[in-house]
Amino acid sequence: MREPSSRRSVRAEVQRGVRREEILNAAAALFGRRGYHATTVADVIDAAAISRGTFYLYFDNKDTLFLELIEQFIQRIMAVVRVVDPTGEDPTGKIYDNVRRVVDVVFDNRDLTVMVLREGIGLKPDVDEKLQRFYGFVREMVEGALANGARLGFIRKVNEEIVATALIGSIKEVFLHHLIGAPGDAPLRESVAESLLDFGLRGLLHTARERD
Amino acid sequence: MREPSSRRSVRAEVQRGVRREEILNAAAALFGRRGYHATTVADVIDAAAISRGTFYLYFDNKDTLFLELIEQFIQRIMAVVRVVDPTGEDPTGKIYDNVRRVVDVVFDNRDLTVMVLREGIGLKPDVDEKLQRFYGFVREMVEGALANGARLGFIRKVNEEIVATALIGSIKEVFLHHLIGAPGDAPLRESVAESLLDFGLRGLLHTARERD
Amino acid sequence: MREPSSRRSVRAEVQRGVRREEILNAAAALFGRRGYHATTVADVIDAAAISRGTFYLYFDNKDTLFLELIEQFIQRIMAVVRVVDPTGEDPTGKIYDNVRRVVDVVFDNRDLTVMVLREGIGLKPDVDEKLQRFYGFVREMVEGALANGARLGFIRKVNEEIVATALIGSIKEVFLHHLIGAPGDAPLRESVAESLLDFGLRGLLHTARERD
Amino acid sequence: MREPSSRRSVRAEVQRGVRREEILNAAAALFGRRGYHATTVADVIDAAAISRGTFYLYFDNKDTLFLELIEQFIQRIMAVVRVVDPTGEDPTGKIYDNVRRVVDVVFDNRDLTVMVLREGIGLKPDVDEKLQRFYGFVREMVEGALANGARLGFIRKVNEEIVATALIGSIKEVFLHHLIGAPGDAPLRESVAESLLDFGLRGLLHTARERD
DNA sequence: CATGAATGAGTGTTCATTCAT
DNA sequence: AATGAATGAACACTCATTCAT
Repeated sequence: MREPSSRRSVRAEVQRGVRREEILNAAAALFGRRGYHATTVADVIDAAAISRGTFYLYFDNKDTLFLELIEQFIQRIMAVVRVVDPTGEDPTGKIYDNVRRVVDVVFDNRDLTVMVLREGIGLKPDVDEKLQRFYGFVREMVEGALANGARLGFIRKVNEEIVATALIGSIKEVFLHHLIGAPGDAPLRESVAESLLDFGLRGLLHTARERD
Repeated sequence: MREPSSRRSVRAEVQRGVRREEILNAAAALFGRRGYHATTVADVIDAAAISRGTFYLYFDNKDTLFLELIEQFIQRIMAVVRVVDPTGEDPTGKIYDNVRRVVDVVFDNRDLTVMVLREGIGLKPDVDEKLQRFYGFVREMVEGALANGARLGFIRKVNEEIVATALIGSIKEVFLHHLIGAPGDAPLRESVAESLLDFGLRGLLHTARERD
Repeated sequence: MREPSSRRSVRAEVQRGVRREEILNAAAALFGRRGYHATTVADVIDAAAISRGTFYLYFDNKDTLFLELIEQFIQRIMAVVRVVDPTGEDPTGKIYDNVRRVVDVVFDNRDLTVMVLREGIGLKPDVDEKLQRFYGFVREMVEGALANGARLGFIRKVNEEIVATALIGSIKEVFLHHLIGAPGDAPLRESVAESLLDFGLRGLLHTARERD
Repeated sequence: MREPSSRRSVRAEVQRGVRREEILNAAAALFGRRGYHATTVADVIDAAAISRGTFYLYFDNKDTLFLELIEQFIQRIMAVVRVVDPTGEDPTGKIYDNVRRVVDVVFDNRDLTVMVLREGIGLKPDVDEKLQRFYGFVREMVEGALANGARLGFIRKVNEEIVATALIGSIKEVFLHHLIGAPGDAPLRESVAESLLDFGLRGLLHTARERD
């Protein structure tokens, strides 16, 4: 009559995971659209069609839920970024591939991305710290790449801190801008990736190649 | 009922203005550091060393105060930006002057700038709309400049919407990054202005001029 | 998500109704004794022995609660008043029955009645309007009855507007006066009903019948 | 050069009285229209065109001001009511004269009357007590008159407490009703006085005289 | 005397979190 | 495991009263 306990727990475990994911998705959409503070726990449980009590069965509190979403985003981005060896074959192409994959993650996780990009501060220290670490890591990677590239003669000598920050900022703003508008008239992922890279690498002025 | 001499009312008026400014400054610092939601009216009155009642003597409510700070920032920025005629004399220099003046406003109004740059969403509709209009205006200006520059041959043909967004994003991020750290080790204003402009105009790769 | 058996939800629903009624009763007593303004939400939750949050679980806000009490009173009165056909059988007896039933409702809902009779103005527009409409309706009914009675020869020709107002005022004052004192020494309901009707119909002077 | 101090203080005293009266009038209008609670000290000083400080120079506090207005009303009413000797000449006429004078006071002090009639409870104990005493006094007078009248055969035997209350209530309601509407279409003072008296004395039914 | 800026106790309301069922 | 009624700390805002000028 009773099914083996292990089977049951497996099914329960799966069920539990599914429900968690549903809550996370519902929350991401709300956090992205309205922001952390304007989104209440009541909103989340309504959107996820669960009860108040159930929410706290899956998450310790509102902050924990938010933090987990942030981590989810960071992991998905980190999973597709590969370190590029500037002395290797076609480094520019490899950088483009990176950008392209990040663009895909971003466009495949619109709510999550918007949520992360919009929320700036005023949240709990945990969250602040997590985001700081992520951006710090990204910045260091970019700064390192700039230094490397300069040393190897691929890249002009620039103020690495400032330019790395500028690069990051341009990427964030473009993502945010093209994720918020109606999905229909947004430019293709490729054109976003290309324009971003092109702008970052060549700037606005005419280059020698074009003049030729 | 009417004050006997205008001297007294003048002094009172001045006093009132001073108080208002003190509250605005205290609030800007708090809003910048902690964000709108994490800053309570209690925080503001503590920081400004006034009583609860006095706060509402100077501002209708928390939202109004915040909105006024946003407006203050927008006005100060708008006051120093001049339209550049690309066919006039030394347009690049004039653009640099603009950037330099904006950098000055930003560094002279650290709290205010941080506050505006950090706050993203979830505020009252009034505020959202005001910021939307400001950024919309800025974007249009930048897009127009790009189109103009391209037509006149100064600037490469680029996806104007994306690149304008990228430019704005790079500026915002650099400002934010260099305003938050300790004031001491921040790079000089000039180096911020130069690096930003240089990055935006010439990108990261070597240009023809340098190769020459 | 859905409750397994309806038994539980039925019990919960009943419980909820009981709680609501408790709050309403506690509030009516306070509003009646101290008036709307002098009664704080804190008073109500103390009297009902609930927490602040619970109060707002049952009522949108203080105004809504008050309005609901007013409506409750109006409905209970309206439920026992029957239109009297002056050409029917024993119209005076039917009027007396009406008065008697109203007296019962009033004495069975002391707090509620006192609350309604005392509150005059300075409340929210919703409440003002609701009361205006009720008294307007009552006045029209009374004026109509006077006009009818006069046309059919049962009643003297009087200034209908003034006399209808006087009638309503006498009823209100008598109710209020006899509801506020200690319940013990209050006159019997019947004597209130009889005296009111007798005064209204025959006035203070000796009538022909008595002289006969 | 200096005028005699007594002269000065006399003028000052008069000035002071005038100002007090202005404040009282302004306050009566506001209290009557909006009620005690909805009328703020700010409203009063605006209407009286004085400063906040000045208000507290003339009155201890808001309650005191209100209490004084109540007293003013009571005094003006008491000043015109004469005790009627039922064994004297034309007692009914004398009663009518009383009613007529009270009607005059009421219509000459609309704001004040409305204020007193509307405010029921929820004010400070001082005020409650003052009004209780006034109405208690009026009720006793009326009850005494009824008892007297009954003893002397002018008036039917009625439940004196109830009927006295009914009489008072009818008078209050008629005054209130005819003071609030537009002053233009209000019935003449005389018709109010006559209708009230007629209703109180003879009720609604036909009397012997009319049948004759 | 007159002023009005300053005060702070008090009020209604929200919302993340808990817990008995 | 699931529920949702209950909780209370926290918040924005009001307004009668005071007091330095």
